[in-house]
Amino acid sequence: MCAARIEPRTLKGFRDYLPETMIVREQLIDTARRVFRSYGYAPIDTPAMEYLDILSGKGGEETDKQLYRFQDHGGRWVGLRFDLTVPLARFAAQHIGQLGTPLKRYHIATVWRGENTQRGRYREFMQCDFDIIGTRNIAADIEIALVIHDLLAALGLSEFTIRLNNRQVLNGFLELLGLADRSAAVLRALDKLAKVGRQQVVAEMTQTAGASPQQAEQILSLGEISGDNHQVLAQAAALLRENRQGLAGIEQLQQMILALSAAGVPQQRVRVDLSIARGLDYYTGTVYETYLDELPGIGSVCSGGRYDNLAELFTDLQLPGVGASLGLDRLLAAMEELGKVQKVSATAPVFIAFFDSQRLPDYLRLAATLRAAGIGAEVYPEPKKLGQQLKYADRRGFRVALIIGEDEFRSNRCLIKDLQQAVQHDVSLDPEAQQVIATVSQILSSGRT
RNA sequence: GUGGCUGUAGCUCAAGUGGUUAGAGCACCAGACUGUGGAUCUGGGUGUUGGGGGUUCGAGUCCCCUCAGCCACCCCA
Repeated sequence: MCAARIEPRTLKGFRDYLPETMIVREQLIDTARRVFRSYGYAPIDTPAMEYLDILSGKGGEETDKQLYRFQDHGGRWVGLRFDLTVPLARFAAQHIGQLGTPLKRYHIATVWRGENTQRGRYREFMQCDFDIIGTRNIAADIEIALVIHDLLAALGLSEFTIRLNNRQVLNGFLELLGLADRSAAVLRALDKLAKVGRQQVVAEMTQTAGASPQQAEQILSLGEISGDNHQVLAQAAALLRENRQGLAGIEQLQQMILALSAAGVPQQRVRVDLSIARGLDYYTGTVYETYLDELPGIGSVCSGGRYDNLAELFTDLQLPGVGASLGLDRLLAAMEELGKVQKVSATAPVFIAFFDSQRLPDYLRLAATLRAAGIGAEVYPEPKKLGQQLKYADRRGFRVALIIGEDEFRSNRCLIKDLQQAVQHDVSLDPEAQQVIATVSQILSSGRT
């Protein structure tokens, strides 16, 4: 009587998250939230699915290809959100009157992209976006960089580099070269400089982007400028001659560099890189990319930029903005590879053995008392042998185990076992469990892992 | 989306040119141990060899399709 089984499986690029992974993920999310809120950002959420015309045509041709699209049951063309920025544009156009500007929001949610998978590249993944809407002031651009910095630092990463550029520098230079109309293709080629080298960039610029060999060389002479940040900017300024747009971009980068350093961001973590452009079409000013120094191959873990007219397709209101997006799943993959995630599968620190089968109510009451005192506690769900229960507690990474059997109940005592130090305390057990709470708290605060 | 590599137990890997009943370590489960975890000992294989089809007397092994993972391109978090 064996019915045909359906093979359990998941779609390409879509994954299950086991507790071990999920605990770490939630920790990352908690940390991100804390940093966002510390700068005054407020959370929002938007639907996973939107009308297709809201989503399509906003990020360029390639993003349209990767957009999940289909007809819903009512025959409407809809799509799953590709990022959180386009939904933000729609959101802002719709609600900015109510919310007022500047609007500082964060948005932690899943997005979907139908592209080929690879390590750190999934079809369903989570982004943590933070943006400031409603101001053109460079202070906002600076703050975004500060948030990126604090975010990664708070996640325990110290070896990273925030790479900065400004689309105005690039656009100004292309204007100077008479290539303004081909900027998208040219910049896409330039963006690959670090990865494929100058020869291939020149090839792509001349063959597919429509630039002359001389123009390609000139663009590279800008993108290849090296040295410390101030030297890079000075040389770029020279190349830009009198171009107003380009010089405005340089000026903005200059201000950012100075402000970031004044705000305490270590010099080596910020690098002006005039070759980064970013593929998304909607950027107009500052662009950010953040690489882990130990794992550059995994790509940028936090990127973004300024977009001064993103909402123009939805409203006549001028809604300039700047923001960035932390790729939570990519970062997690990277941290795993770097061995920076500690594996824990217990979420509560205290384990209460279900020892005396007649005393379940007492165990439950003790657990409730501990929780009321802010200490997470788990009662084992069956009165198994003590050795097995302790083995479970040990494997799951509990910090302390409480053992109370018949003898202890009779004498109102409780054995508190420190599972890491392998020491056992014998304390009195009163209805408020004061001794127990005190001892457990002491153990918990002593040996933070 | 294009091209390539890979796919055996929860994990890491075995199984000469196709040949009986697919093995090992670790992990896991049970017991030794109805009151004390990491140790030891004993017992247990937990698998439709990713899935489907084909060739063959016989397929983990060869062929085709498919699914998934990885790598490069593309793009990007």
